[in-house]
Amino acid sequence: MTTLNQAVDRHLPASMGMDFPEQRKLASSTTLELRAGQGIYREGQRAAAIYQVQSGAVRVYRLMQNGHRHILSFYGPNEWFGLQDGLFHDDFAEAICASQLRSFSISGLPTLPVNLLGIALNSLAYANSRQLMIVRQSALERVAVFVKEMADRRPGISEFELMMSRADIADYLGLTVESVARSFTKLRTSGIIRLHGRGQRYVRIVNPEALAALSM
Amino acid sequence: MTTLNQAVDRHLPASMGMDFPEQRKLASSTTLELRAGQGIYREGQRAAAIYQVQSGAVRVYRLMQNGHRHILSFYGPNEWFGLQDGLFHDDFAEAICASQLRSFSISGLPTLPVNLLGIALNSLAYANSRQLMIVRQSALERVAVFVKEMADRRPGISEFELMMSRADIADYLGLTVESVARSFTKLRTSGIIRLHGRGQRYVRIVNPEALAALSM
DNA sequence: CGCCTTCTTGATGAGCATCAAGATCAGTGG
DNA sequence: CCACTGATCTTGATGCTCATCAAGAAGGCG
Repeated sequence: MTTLNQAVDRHLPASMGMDFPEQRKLASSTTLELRAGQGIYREGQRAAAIYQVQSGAVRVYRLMQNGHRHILSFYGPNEWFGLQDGLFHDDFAEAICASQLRSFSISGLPTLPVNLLGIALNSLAYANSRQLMIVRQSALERVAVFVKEMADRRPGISEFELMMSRADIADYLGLTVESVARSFTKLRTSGIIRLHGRGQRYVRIVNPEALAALSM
Repeated sequence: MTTLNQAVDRHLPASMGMDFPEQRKLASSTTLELRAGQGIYREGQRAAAIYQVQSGAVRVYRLMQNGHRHILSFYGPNEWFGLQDGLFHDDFAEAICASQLRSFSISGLPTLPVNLLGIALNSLAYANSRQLMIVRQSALERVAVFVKEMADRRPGISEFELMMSRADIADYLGLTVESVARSFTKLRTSGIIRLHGRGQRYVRIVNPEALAALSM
């Protein structure tokens, strides 16, 4: 963990760099209120709880030896995260925007209202799918997959706001910010989506069929 | 599953194309003897058991819509595989070489001699690590990781045989056969490994430090 | 020996990273 | 109200890495 903190400093705004609350003994269920960018847990910390998003959004990532950040997953309302192999976290979790979480102490296991194995297997299937996508899809296809993934979380709503920056998306898809921007532009100019609002973060899906075809 | 069989035919020798035994009701523990290339389960089949390798080696892969094969993992002696989210397999498992497996019926759950959650979390951590590697490591680094991974399974033995073909390795690392061959050559000419034997599948690690440095 | 499979090597090109600069916008303070 | 600042996003130019295409080399097996 010698190089870790340097890498962390590169990714966290200075004002938030050490903004990970010490994991303390939790009651079997606790509600957490988080500001944008606030840390939930970090690498090396003892894994003592699992979390469910109530509102807002969370990113979970790992840092590579070279300091590169790779986002493993984004989590939205009702989704679970934080379940860990071994005693200590090997990844980081942060709120992307103002969020509410519910945390469940693992030691309260018998009373947990969830099927841990189910969560784990679900995460595993998802991680495997992402492997396929990242390895063999083009930049444009990956961005299409991402947009579709975000859209599918809001069934029936054709326009929505992306909570995450282009940099987050890039680190999630294994691309650079520039490639992500170019792919968004390509989706826009080919009439598949429309973009507007602060930082072009509002997406309207104009041609869902074409989007689905790309993200296959 | 319309395009699936075409894709399968592309990857399985014709003589083995349909060589997946129907999954039948298993006693709580059964030993399986498999020839090289023989299927263990396939996509769409009901997931009814988990498996432990006794001897030999297994590859587990998924097929993409475009027919591309991506190998999610290789399994060696004592390792577990086949645990599945949902009722049906979404991947394929095959013996790479003559192998012995032990299969455990899932319905015999209370008597299972293993911690399913542990296996699932372990697989999840592994899948996540592979995501990082595949996204941001160069071809040479990925092959170095692979060689080190294989070597680490045989502690204390500096020379070993790779059970899998270059094509398997390519589909595992997200590269082409040619790129894998070139990377092996580079490792050889830079004095990190030595290769010989049938199909250059015998590997001797000459410079473990350099290998480790590459596969970081 | 000839055929097939697997592995290697070479030449070329496509796609994305990288480097650089401009555009847009929110926030800040005169 | 407007200029200034910093963050985020976009666009352009260039080069590197790896995929692709093509062909040769090295076994294994009839």
